[in-house]
Amino acid sequence: MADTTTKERADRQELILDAVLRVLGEQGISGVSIRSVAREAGVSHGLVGYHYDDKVGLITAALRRIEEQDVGLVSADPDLTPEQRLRAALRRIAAKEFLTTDYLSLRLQLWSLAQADEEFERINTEAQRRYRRGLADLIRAARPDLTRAECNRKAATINVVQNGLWLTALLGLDRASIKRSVELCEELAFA
Amino acid sequence: MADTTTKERADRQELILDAVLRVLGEQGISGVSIRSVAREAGVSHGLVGYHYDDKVGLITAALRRIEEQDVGLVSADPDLTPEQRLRAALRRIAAKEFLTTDYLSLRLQLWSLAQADEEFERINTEAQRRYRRGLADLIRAARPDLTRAECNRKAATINVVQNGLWLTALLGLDRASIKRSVELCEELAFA
DNA sequence: GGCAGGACTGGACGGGCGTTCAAGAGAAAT
DNA sequence: ATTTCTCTTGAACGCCCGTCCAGTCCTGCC
Repeated sequence: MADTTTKERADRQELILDAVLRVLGEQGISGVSIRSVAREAGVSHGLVGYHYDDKVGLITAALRRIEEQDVGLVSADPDLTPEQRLRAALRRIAAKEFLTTDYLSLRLQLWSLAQADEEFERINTEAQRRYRRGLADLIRAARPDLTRAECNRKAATINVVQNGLWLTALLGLDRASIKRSVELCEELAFA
Repeated sequence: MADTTTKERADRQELILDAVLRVLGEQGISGVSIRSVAREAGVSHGLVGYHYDDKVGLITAALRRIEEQDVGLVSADPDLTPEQRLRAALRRIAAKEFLTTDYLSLRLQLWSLAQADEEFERINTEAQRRYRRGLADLIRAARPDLTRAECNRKAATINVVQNGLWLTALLGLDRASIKRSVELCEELAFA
């Protein structure tokens, strides 16, 4: 029992943030309350108030947590050529782990949240900007013949299709259409 | 004052539904309560309960109301040729009245809502299906050389780009990128 | 052992919520 | 004039919420 306490001690905050994202994805923001999160995480509601200033602080912390995951989407595998890296990044957004309802639903809730609160909007806009920048860099490396402005334009257009892919996937897009959309992204990048 | 009462009497329900959509777009679902809607509409909260069974019934009614608007998006102007009709429909989604933050934010909240509640999901899925069907019909009329299956495929892909266009516009997409995305839709339809 | 301090609990408080309902206002029918 | 009906109000109920805080547990340090 002693090691359980020790192990869980440090993980209590992680447990809470996990619970926030889980409840957010499943029930939307109106299902997220300090008390419901505490119940989901299996801790007292007082502890949530102890670790995070208030409700906004709690959600902000959860947002920053999922943000880290996003950066990985355009991270490059050093073993690949620039072209392979770009293709891998373009295909990664249609990978199994991201096309789950859980993940997409959470994403949608984050976008939705950003519209209702300025602090959340700031976080979201910055994450989006960072992703677009990473994508443009990948294109630039794979297509040295293009100017930076052209790469930025391509990245913006591809980002539109990708966002549409995620959103529409959530609304029930079939696998074949998803595959076609990914191919469209590759065409946009390489043609 | 007598006519005011008479006029407003019949419009009281409209007033309430307008208020729901306004609050939903501005503050998200967590800002929508029977009482906040009543305040926004300038009526007593008891009246909202009188006209609508409960909170879910109220939001459902508001959803059905905005749904009517959507059907108009693929409605055809009889004076145009099939090709012109299709182009008009494709360009309409980037029209000023739809690219406002208010409208897009509301749209996003509807999508978000659909993830959190089954009844809302049903309404949303049907609306989406109806739109895709209308788009496929427009393509079929403009491109008689294509099979119905090909038209459906094209409609699905275009729908992805359009959804992405709306979503990304909300997150701060520049006008030039929007124009490029609309052009992409036209290319997809006609090439 | 004693103690300081961080982690954690659960009760208490005031407030907003959804829902219900008795009461009233006004128009139409009798 | 009285009745009947629909529309409308605001008070009342119990519930869950966010926040605060006194108290408890555990660990590391002297």
